[in-house]
Parts: sequence; structure tokens; C-alpha cells
Amino acid sequence: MEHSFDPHRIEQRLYEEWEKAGYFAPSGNGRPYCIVIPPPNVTGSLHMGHAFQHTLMDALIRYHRMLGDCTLWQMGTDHAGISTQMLVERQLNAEGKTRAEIGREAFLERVWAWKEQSGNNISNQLRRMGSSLDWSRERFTMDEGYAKAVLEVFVRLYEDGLIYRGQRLVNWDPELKTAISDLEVDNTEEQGQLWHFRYPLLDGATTADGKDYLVVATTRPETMLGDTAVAVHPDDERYRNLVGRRVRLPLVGREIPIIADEYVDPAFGTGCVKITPAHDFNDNAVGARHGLPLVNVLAEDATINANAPEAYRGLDRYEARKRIVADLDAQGLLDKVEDHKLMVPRGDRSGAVIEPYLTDQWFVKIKPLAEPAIRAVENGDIEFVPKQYENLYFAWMRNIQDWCISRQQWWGHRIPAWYDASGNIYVGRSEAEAREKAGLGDDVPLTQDPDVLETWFSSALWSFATLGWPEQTDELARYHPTDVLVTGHDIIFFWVARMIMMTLKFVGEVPFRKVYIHGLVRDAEGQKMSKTKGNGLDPLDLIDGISLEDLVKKRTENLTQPQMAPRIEKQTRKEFPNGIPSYGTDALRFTFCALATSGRDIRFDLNRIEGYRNFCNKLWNAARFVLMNCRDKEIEGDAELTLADRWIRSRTHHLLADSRRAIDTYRFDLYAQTVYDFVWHEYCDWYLELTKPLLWNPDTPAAVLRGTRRTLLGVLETLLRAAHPVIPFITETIWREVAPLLGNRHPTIMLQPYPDPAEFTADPEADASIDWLKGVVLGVRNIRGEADIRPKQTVDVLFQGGSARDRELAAATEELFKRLATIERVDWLDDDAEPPPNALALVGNLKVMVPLAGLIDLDAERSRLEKEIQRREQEVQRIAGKLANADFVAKAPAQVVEKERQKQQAAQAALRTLQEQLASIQRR
RNA sequence: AGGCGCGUAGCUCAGUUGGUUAGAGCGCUACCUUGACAUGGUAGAGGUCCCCGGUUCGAGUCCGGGCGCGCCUACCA
Repeated sequence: MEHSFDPHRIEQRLYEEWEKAGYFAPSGNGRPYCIVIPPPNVTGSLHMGHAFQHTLMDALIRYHRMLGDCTLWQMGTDHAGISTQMLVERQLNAEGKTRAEIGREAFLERVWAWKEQSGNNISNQLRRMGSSLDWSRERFTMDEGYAKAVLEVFVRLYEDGLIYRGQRLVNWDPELKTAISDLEVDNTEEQGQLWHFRYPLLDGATTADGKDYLVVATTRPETMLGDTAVAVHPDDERYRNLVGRRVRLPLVGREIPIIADEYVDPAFGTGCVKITPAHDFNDNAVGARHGLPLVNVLAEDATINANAPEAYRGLDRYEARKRIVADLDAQGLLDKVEDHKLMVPRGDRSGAVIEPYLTDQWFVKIKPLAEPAIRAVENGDIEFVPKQYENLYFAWMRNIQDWCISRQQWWGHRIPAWYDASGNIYVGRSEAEAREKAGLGDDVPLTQDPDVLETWFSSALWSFATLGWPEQTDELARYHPTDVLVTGHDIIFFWVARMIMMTLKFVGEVPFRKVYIHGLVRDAEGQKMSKTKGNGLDPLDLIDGISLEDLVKKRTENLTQPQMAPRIEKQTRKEFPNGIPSYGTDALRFTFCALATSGRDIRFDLNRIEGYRNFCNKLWNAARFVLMNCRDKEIEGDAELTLADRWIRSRTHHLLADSRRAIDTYRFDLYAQTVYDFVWHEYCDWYLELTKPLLWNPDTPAAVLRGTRRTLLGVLETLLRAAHPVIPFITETIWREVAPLLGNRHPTIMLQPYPDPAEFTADPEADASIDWLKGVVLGVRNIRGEADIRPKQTVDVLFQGGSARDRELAAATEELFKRLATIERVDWLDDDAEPPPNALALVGNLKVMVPLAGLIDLDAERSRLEKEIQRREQEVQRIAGKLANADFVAKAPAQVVEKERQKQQAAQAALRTLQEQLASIQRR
């Protein structure tokens, strides 16, 4: 084995080997266990969030595979309609072409080509992360079988009356020229203005204070071209007499009514609201209540259309806004303008300001689907981890709105609906079926709806469509419902909720039994990682390392906002002055697990991954030590276990129980910590050190050596299996060296059983003994450290006082004690003997003394003692306070009181001893 | 505006049903190249558990209020 751990020598080779051997495919007769991967965008590249999520899933998958479950990690990718289309369109534009020029068919060909080319990128990244996905069953949300599932779902929902087409106000992205769903709108607070306009009253009407106009306020002046009423609150005394009268809409000249509606807040502004039913969701509702006409004044690119006065036609909405304000001002109808903060709706992909826009779209009638989906979580068929996310789910589901599923795009599942010349709708699995169902002859020309379904409509079928539905496949029978969905809280509504609804509807069972929600990966400052901010990291760059120059280049290339480049560069140079060193996959995976605390976002920090790279190296070197001392050595035959052997076996028992519990409860952080702590602070810090005196002593009996070597190897082999789910590469590599020495010649650790705590006996007696040994060792080390005794300088130790058990343990562990604390001689003093001047440590009643003998500075020892005395005094005082409290003694459980009494005695005794010691030092 | 969450060492975070001296990693200080590992070892320093009040024999932990931060949802034109 190499002197230090080098991930590059092992990782890729191992993965290829595993994949070739077919270890990732389900096998055996165990209980089925299945996770479907949240399908990454096929044309994207994986970011830190993916890497995080995949690490957790792979840990679960490897764990269950080792438990003997028939384990499937279902692979697949998503066609990601809008994102992908935008991306390919940008490529096209860069070549000076447009989508419209090359036409639908050619464009789609191009997207498919790009998908083929780009898909490999993701596969490669997933492989580098060590993800043990079953590649043989890879699916794509637009592959043939999947398309069939989408078609089937659409048609059946339509037949059940749960999909309908209607003209409604939808969120319209004027840049992409498509409708989007409510969820795809991000509301951001922006600085804007509030314009106050005067709308002249007609027929001589006046307000209560004698004005011949009403003042309405708006943040979007251009929409006034489509106003069809002015509304006031029905109880508003100021305007009550005007309800039913009319105003003249300036610039347009239309006479519009003054109506009364509860929607108006009389306390805001003037209490008069202009109503634009075609361009505002609230106004639309008001309009519907009052039977107002809808006047749409915008074209699909948000320019002003022919329904508006000539002067504004063809103008962009913001240009029109300026003109309208200017024109009103010129007519003396601009009352005032105020600065105003408002929430601006923007498309989550394009960033364009969204317009509420009147169009024909397809909708899913969602309430009937939502009800069973709410019940499934209420009754525990599906459980969220952490639980609090259920509230979020319920809140959204109970207030859910119909879902707009049609998109005016090309890349996606084409809507299976056809229209005849008079606009009648025919839906079917094919045009032929649509005709047949309607009894339509071939002579009636039909045209298919040009639109596609939004991506999340197809993603919603993921759990069952990937397993072969609508066919009743073996996979569907075996792996559905899947066991757990691992995903981020940002897509609970987009995906999780919709998957639950669709799966209940079409499979009649839940898609998964648990939903594990992890946090978002942020940068070291807690900022969200994003391409625009240039603070993202490519997981592969952490695995392989990257130079500063390459990183800067990567972060500043192909920016949608190139003006950010200098800032990104500066920040990058500051944060990574030396680029990023290579840490390897195992270190990265371990970091993700360690950071996966429940329900919070994680901050990714290089210091952290560096620490876990060091951990890998520690494990590597521990293995080197073990192999060095066990290879070609006799380990078969009678064996005798030492106290240290029994102790580490006992600790192993706890490691296994704790690690299983942690994974079973999705506490990946505790799992990582348990493994780390065991490897570093128990196996390496203590056990390996405890074996050295035996291994290097020519007089150690053969049976003891055999016992020690078997324990060294056996515990190492076990902990490798225990840790394999999180650090697969290093554990496999070491395991292949270690397992044969134990007679295990299987080719891979991957298919070995996850270790059972029962393989190792809990041994409280050994635990207590080694704890005692640690106590005396640490006592002496503390003296040595505080007195600045050189590490190589041996000292003598005197024991005094203590119990029979202290004597027993001291005798049993003398050699170990001497080695671990660098001690020359150990002697016992009679209880009544006068010890020589010394530095003192207390372990229970046992005095552990290091004679000063010119080694130890009196002043240093005095201050060490004083510190210790002060601590003990505080303790004594605190306990005395408790025990003096009659209520405590009377009401606390007897055992708690008794425990305090014992502590009290011990602390007092210790304090006395320390004070005597201090006095004896003072005398010198 | 409502809902959810967070606030513990310089930093990032654990802390189960309320009960030893509140822990870890990183960072910091001192010493050390000792035959697995300097990607290391040994010792050490470092805390008003955000604030106020309450329940309790006992609160980092439970309850109420406040402050600060984050997220989600809905928004007054």
C-alpha cells in the first residue's frame, strides 16, 4: 500500500469494475428496496445539490444492498422542457439562426442531438461520484415507453373530466411566449412607482367633496387601456352615491361604470380602484362578479395590441407606460406619482416580467386529485422526514389551484388533442383513436394542438412510469411503491405533491413511503450557489482539483450577465487563492453526509472536506499498520483476547448499533460522526496504540498475538463494511487487502453483509477497565504537558490510595500504561507513607503521582493545582446547593438524589486531597 | 400579512424522553519528525446555550412574550 491515500489511483478503475461485474443491478431474494433518482435535466450538468443528494441516496442504496435487500436505484433523466429549449435556442441564436427559421422539426432534431451529446456528461459525473445506479434500466422522460405513459395519463384524465381546456387568465411569459404555472413565477420585491390618475365623472356627478373626477392609483399605467370599471368599497361613505354612475376612461374614451365590491380596501390610496379584468388576477375575479367585459390590450410579446387606441399600438409595454403617463400629464389628469415598493412577478427561467394574460390553455382540475393525496400523508402512508415539511405540504395542497399544463413550446410531450375547422376538440392516444371515438371520417381535416405539456406533468409519473407502467411489469409489482424519495424542499410542490397525486390516481398506491427532504447546498458564506453569482462549484473539481485560472475561467464563461464577470473573478481569487486541491470522491461524500443535519441548508466549506480527506488518510494508514503487522503472520489457532481486544470489540458493537440506527433514521450526520469518532478516537488513538507493546514484544505469547491480530483485522474488516455506504472506494480498496487474511475471498465489499452488532459482544467490564486506563494515562499526560516535559523524557509514577480494583487494573495494564504515558517505573506507596514531592493527578480515590525530581517546576505545578482546586470547589458548591434544597431531596427521583450524594462525596474527597497537595507544595 | 424554521465556543454545527463538569470538527496556543499517518501526535485555552418571564426540586431542552436572521405562501390597486 502507498504511504498515503491517493484517491486517483483507485476510484475510476473500481467503478468500472463494479459496473462491469453487474453489482449495481438488483440481485438476490431479499425484500425489495427501491429509490428512483430525481431525474436530473439531461442537458444540464450536476451541481453540488445533486452531488449531495446522490451521496445520500447512494449511501442508502449501498446500505440496503449490504443488508441483503433486492435493491434497485432507478436511473433516469428529465427532458426539462423550457430550460433545454432555451439552451438550444441560445446556441442557435449564436449561429445567427432562429427557431422560427429552421422550423419545428429541424429544431427538435437539434434538441435530440444535443440531448445525446450532453447526456454523457451527467452519466460521467454520476459515475465519478460512485453512484451505484442500475444503468441497465436507465429511462428518459421522453423515451418511447415513457411517452406512452404520458399519453395514457392525459387521455384518461381527460376522459375522467379532470383535464379541460379553457380560456383563462394565466401567467404569461412574454419573452418565451408561453404560459407558465403559478409555481414557475418568482415574486421579487422591486422599487417602482404608484401613479395616481384622474378619471372624469360623467353626467355631472361629483364626489362628496365636490370634485368632478375620481382618483385611481396604479403601478402599471399601461393596463388602464383595458380598464372596464372603477371599483369602490360598498360601505365607503365617500363614494356610495357614485356607485352605478360612470366615468370616462381617459385616452381611450370608453365610458365605464363605477361598481361596489368588497375587494376594495377603502383605507388604501383614494379607495378607488381601476379594474382591468384582462390583465390582473384580482380584477378578473371582480370582473367575473360584476359581468364586466374583458378588454385584452396586449399581444403575446407584451406590446400593445389593436384593442387599444391607435397611438399606442405596437409599443412595448414599458414604452407605452411612459407615453400614457406623459399624455395623461399633458391633459392634467396625472394627480401625483409616488415611489412604491411592489412585488414583481418574474418567470423562473427567463427572468422576464410575467403578464396575467388571457389565452386558451389546458388545465388539470386538481382538487379531486389532491384530496386522496392529502389523506395519504395525514394517515401516515407517506411520511416526511423531517416531519415539519408535512405542514408545508398540507398548506399548499389544501389551497391548491387548477394546474395549467400546456406550454407554447416545441420541446416536450405534444398534447394529444386535435381540432376540426370549427374548433371542436378531439382527444385520443393517437389521431386515429381520436377520430374513431368521435366517429369522425378521414375526410374531416384535423390539426393537432401545437402545444406541449409542461415538464412537471411528465415528471409526476416518475415513480411508476420508470418501472414500465402502463404495462403491468414485474418491476412495477416488485419495486412499487418505492421506499424513499430523497429531494430538496424547493420542489415539494413542483414534483413531490404532483407525483403523489398522479400515482394515487393511476397506480392506486403511494409512490413512496418516505420523503427525505434535505437542505440546499450553499457556499461558505451561506449564499445560494448559482451560475449568475458565479459562486457554484462543480463536484468534479473538488474530486480532481482545479487550478485558480481554470476555475476563474469556468465561472466567468458563458454568463447570461457578462457584466458580472469582474466581480466573480475577484471573489473567486479571494476565496480560492490557490485553486482547489484534489480531495477525492470519498472525502466529498463523507463531507456531504457529515453536513446532512436534519432540515437545514448546508454551508459547504473547503476546511470541512479537507478534514475528511485527512480522515480517509487516517483510515488508510491504520490499515497499513494492521497489514504490516498481520500479513504473513499466523492468525489461525488458539487465541487469547486481551483487555484491549475485548474493549475494541465492545466499542465495535456500539459502532454498529449506532451506525445502523443513524442510517435507519436518516441521520447521515450522526452516521458520519459515529464512523469518524470510532476510526480516529477509538481504533487509532487507543486500540492501535494498545496493541503496539504486544506486537513489538518478543515475549508476547503466541495465543495473545493471534488474538490481537485477529482483532486488528476483524475490527478493521467490520468497520470497512460499516463505512462502505459513505466511502465506497477506499473501503473497497482496503477491504480487498484485509478480507483475504481472514479467509474471505469474495471479490467485493459491495455485496458483503452490512455488519450486525451481534457479531461483537458489548463488554461493559472491558469498557470500564479501558476507561480507567485512559484516566490514569490522561492524568500523567496532563502533568507532562503542563510541566513541559519533553515527549521522549520518561518519568516515574507512584500510585497511592485507591481500591482493590485500582490495584487490580494497575497490575493488568501496567505495560500499556507505561507505554502510553512514557513511564519508566511504576510503584505503589502504602496509604500512610509520606510521598516524595510530586505532581498529582486523581482518578477516583487513586492518587497518581509523578515525583518532581527536578523535572517539574514548582510554580507550574502550583498553578495547575490551583486551577484544579478551583474547579472542584465550584463543583462541590454546586452540588451542595442542590442537596441543601429540601424540595430537590424530597421530589427528585431517589436515584438522582443518590447520585448527587455520591458525586458530593467524591468531589469533597478529591478537593481535600488536592488541598493537602497544594499545602505540601507551599511548604517547600 | 400569515405559516414554518433557526439563534449553543472565533467559524460550521451536534445535543434523543428535562437530571454527571454542555460536545465535535475546523481555527487558535505550546511542545514534538517516536518504527501507520506532519493529511500526524500530545497537552491546553476558548461558552451569559439571543433576551425577558413562566412551569418544575431541576430548563440549552417544555410554555408565553420580545429581538435578530432565513425560507415558504399570499398580497393593497
